[in-house]
Amino acid sequence: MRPEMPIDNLDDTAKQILDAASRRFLHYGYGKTTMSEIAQDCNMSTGNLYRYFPSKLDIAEMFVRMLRREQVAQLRAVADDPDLSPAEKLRSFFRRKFQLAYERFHDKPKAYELSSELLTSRPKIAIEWENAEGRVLADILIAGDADGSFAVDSPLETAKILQDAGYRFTSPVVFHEGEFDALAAELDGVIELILDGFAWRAAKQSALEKRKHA
Amino acid sequence: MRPEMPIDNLDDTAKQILDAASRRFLHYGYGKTTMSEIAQDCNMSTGNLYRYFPSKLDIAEMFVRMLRREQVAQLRAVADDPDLSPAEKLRSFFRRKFQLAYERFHDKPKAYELSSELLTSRPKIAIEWENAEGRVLADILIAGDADGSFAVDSPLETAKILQDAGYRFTSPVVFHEGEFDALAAELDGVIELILDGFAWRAAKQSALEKRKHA
DNA sequence: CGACTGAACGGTTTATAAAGACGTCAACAT
DNA sequence: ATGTTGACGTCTTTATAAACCGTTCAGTCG
Repeated sequence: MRPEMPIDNLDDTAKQILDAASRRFLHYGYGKTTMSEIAQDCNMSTGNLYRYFPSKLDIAEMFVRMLRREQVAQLRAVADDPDLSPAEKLRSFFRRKFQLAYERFHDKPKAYELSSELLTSRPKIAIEWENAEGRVLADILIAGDADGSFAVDSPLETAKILQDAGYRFTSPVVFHEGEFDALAAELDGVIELILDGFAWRAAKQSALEKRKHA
Repeated sequence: MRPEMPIDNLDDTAKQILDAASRRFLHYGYGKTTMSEIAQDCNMSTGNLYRYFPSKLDIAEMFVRMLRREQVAQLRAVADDPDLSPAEKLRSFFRRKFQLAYERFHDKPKAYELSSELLTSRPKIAIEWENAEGRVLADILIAGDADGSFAVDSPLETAKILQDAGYRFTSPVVFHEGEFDALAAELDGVIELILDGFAWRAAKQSALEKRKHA
């Protein structure tokens, strides 16, 4: 297996390993599952695991990558939904992202723990994911710019700014109590303010263009 | 000493204890300073410390409260600066807050560690501080509403929303590298967007009032 | 020769015992 | 009566040894 980790050109044996490992990761956590347990589940020796994955952490990375890809796909579905206006897409994007973060933390604590451990060992992956989400967000912004509801100079930079503004609702630090509803309301407040900001910019720009035409 | 912890009606002896403890906390950290060390610094017995503070953690709380009060005072100074427009106050508020968070984390790691330990043991204090900052922020919003540059229905709720939007720049999770400048630029981007949002709301409201007058 | 094994190695976690720290209190001092 | 002490109980932290785990690789099997 090469370090680039192509995500789905997997040997059958590799899939079997990934599957067995995933089950144990989710049930017992990363730290509590051992390579020999994974090997036993697959009826093979520990040494053979290393013919398919360079290390235990790489198995976890592959697994978390799959989870994450599913989440980005959900966000992409929002961005591509033809029934939604750009403003509605922005709202839905962040609500969905918030909900995903909350569920991951609340309903699948082991999956959350797994992500954390992976990201402390391999911080670059977090950036990679942020960028992937940023590209989806940028596409929403581009759509909004095209139909005149937003005015966006640099979609990628603006996307980063929006990600910053929504950071609190994706970071799990806050999920201590049953604060879901209160937080969701605050998230809506942030989004409305941002949408008003875009509205202002769009109005300014259209005024400028009118002047040009005159 | 009563549990309410009045913040500055301190006995001379209590001040001496607080001072000695603070020095050790800052230099060695909370965990590595012992009650008997503090007592020795004050030429007294450990038992006597408990006549002035109910516990070691309460000494730390008092100390961190002082640090924090100083920070809130700095933010209050921004809000009260007569030379700044409301929009400039908002910018300065968040820039100052960001800078304070960064300095605390970067230049005084032990003070940061102390805050963390205190807040995990006494989470309510974090809320108390958020509210204190929120009141300062609300005053800026009220000033902006008064002079027509913002339009703010509920200053305290809106302040909470702004605090959420700025969360990333106050949370120390992000300060890993020399990202200060990049983050500061992103913070400016968030603030500009928010200010545009307020501008839009102010414009809408003033249009509404013109219609009423007509 | 390619697929696989499992014992062996170095580093880390766990289990257990010793040491230490927080907080109390009966006694002392002034 | 007020202010202080310092040894003591209980719980936590540290130190040390044993067990374990991730990883490697010489060697087996087909």
